[in-house]
Amino acid sequence: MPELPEVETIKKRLESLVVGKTITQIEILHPKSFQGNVEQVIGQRIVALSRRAKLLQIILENGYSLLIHLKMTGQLIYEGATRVGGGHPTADWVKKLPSKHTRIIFYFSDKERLFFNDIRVFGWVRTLSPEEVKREFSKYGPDINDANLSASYLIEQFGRRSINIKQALMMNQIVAGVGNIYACDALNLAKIDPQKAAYQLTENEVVRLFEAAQTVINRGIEKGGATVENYVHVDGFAGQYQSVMLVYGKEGQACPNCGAKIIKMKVAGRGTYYCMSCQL
DNA sequence: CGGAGTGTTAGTCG
DNA sequence: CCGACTAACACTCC
Repeated sequence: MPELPEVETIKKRLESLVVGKTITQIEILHPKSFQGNVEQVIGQRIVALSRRAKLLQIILENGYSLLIHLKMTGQLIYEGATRVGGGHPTADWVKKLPSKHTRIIFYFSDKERLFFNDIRVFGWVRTLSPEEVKREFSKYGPDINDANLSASYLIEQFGRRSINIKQALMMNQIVAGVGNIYACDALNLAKIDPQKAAYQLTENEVVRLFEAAQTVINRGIEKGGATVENYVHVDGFAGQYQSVMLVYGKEGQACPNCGAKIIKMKVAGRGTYYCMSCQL
């Protein structure tokens, strides 16, 4: 269930394995997971991998792209000389593949395979022309770790929203890549109450939140993403952001900032961990 | 066993 | 345009 750092990690891991290889076949086990035209992909060499927001882009020689969104439970598992996995951590990472959650299998000319697994089937793989990719990306605000993103943009965006700041921070149309884990941690690091209306943040608070969000996202990328839930221990599979997590999943534990007990509550329908004593 | 909860987001309706 | 609510779906946990 990846956010930006997890997708970035998958991108980096897969890059050295698939760039330069030719896709010889695609086996679609679950039609809903694949939206596009297989003809645009078969026989094409992969020239590059890219990431925008939480989307992974596989760029093909003919200019078309495979765009992949893992949503909550998607996984990409590459099986070559070794197995490399990323995405929602389950036993599928180490089980025999295909598993019952395998929706799509990509075959390469060297007989190696890439499995797209997805338990809840929210995720998808699409084939898109360069124009369609552009249109898709234009629906998103700048990535949270985009070097060109400025605090003034966020001050302007948050300033005209009456929704709570946590929800605003997770809106990909405003700024892309921040999901529930990193939103909780960023708000704790910036000492801001997740329930506060976005427009009520002072400029200083927006700057603080912006910097905090970049800090936790970059930390996530450095740690290879987070691996929580049904973590299956296999070398190289799991990111380690959870070892430096601030508040996510830590109900009842001490706030890393002030030591008070971390509270769990619902904010806009999502589980939210925060510290009532220092996040104001 | 029933119901809630899950690292996401699109669509609908007011 | 904005925001609240719901659905898409499978599985685990209490």
